[in-house]
Amino acid sequence: MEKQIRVRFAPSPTGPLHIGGVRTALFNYLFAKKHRGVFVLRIEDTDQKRRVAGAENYIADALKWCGLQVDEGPGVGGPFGPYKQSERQKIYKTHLDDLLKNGQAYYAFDTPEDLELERKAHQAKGKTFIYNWHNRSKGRLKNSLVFSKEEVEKRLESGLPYVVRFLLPENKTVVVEDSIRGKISVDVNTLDDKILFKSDGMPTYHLANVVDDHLMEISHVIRGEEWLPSLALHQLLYDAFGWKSPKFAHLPLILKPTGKGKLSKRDGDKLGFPVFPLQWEEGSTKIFGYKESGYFPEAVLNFLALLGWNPGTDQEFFSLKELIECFSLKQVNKAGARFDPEKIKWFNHGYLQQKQNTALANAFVKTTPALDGVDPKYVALVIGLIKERASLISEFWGLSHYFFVAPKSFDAKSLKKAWKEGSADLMLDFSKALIDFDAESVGSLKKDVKLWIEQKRVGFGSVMMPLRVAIVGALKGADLFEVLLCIGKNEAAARIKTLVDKA
RNA sequence: GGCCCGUUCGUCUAUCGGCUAGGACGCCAGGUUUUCAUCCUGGUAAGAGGGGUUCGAUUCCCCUACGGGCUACCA
Repeated sequence: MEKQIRVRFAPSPTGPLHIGGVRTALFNYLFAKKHRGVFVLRIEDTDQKRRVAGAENYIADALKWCGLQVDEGPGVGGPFGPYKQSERQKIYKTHLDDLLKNGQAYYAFDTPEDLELERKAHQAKGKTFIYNWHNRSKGRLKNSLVFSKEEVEKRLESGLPYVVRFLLPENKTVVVEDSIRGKISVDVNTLDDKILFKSDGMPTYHLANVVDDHLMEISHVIRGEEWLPSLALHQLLYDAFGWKSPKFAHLPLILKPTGKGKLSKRDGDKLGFPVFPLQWEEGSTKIFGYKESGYFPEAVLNFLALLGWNPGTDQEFFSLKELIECFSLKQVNKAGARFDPEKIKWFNHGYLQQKQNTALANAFVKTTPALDGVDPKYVALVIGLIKERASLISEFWGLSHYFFVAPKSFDAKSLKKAWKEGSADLMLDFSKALIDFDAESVGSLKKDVKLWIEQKRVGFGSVMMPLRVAIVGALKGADLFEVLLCIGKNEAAARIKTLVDKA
């Protein structure tokens, strides 16, 4: 029997999950579900200094909103827990001791200041300081390769802070297969003896990650491209433990819409689109997420899926189920992809059209205080009339306010174009005639209005345009007959009067 | 600086040596409409540069350029 596919999404709770993280989670999820495998959430909180309160819950909430159900993880449980690295300290220590015993790792007593000094000195000479084969036992550095056994023991017993470093093999080239990029080879001599265990008793990412992926029986590590440089190190660690490494796939990064570099958490408010799935509160400032900005999770996921992956066909709209069916790592791109806020909007427009008016009305009312007490059925009716022009729920009010309240002002440009000599009289006449029009349906109303205009012997536009300005406030909006029907004859007459008085 | 990865329309991408280089977003034009949108139709626009390999290279190899990532007792 084929071994079960198990993947993990392993974010660090240093802040809100951002949209790139969501995509990594999505690709992991799709791959797992495609192969009837397991999607694990693991919280990588080995850095206590950078830990941010609320971030862990945020991650869980965000995945939930997206509909990416976690099979194993904190709060969910599973046979390989705990799923928080801070709760697995003992496990790492045990494995670290194995490495130490085998001589594949060593103690180092250099202080951060020592190392900083080395780095500066090297830099001044135009060189880069690397803690590895060429200097690890030369005496300048303070570690168990340099000191005598007694000295090391004395230091350890006296409680002096120390770290444990990985002893890299020399003169070796590591070749690792990446499912997306093919073979990646690295000259180990250019790598450094990475710290595996920090002086605070916590493992670094590299150790924890390798130990956990092995123990949790992860079959495929699908993560961002930023991890590519440490791939060789990780492979070497698997080798050192005598473990078979999982398969690796490094996803291309998501880049800023314009300018240089990868999309970062700060780009959101700077460029005017959300970078977080959900709202995030930082002190007194609230940063809106996709949810609060009126996006649907389906649209976000659909857009994200097509950023760096393609189905090999022209299909653009995919349900999560369809994505699972079509997904393949082979169709993932190598190059970084720029984030396009316009396109995600376009996707949302598409999904918005599919939604039930009542459901949309519900969401609309919730976020719009002005709609308190308005009949939900009426709101749904209005939404049916305007939704095709909207991409986001947050645009609803701007597109529909005139269905609920009379215009407070009249757009000058529209007025200039629509309001001519005689418009006032025409509108007053129309207002009077309106009472007798058949307002049973749009069809009947339209018929009566047309007839009236013909009898008046004026152009259609000379009535409709000023009327629209009176009713809507500008030369835009939904079908006027629909609007008239919705607001009723009395309200229409009142609005006409307001404009005539003003103009 | 060093190491690793990448490079097709402005953007996301298709092409697994035969291309008149296809689709989508955006943009532009036309049509529909009482208006603004939506919608429909059409258009604009690309293989970084230079060497090879080959009958033939966007596709394979090398170099250069450019872009990205990493270079922490962060993940």
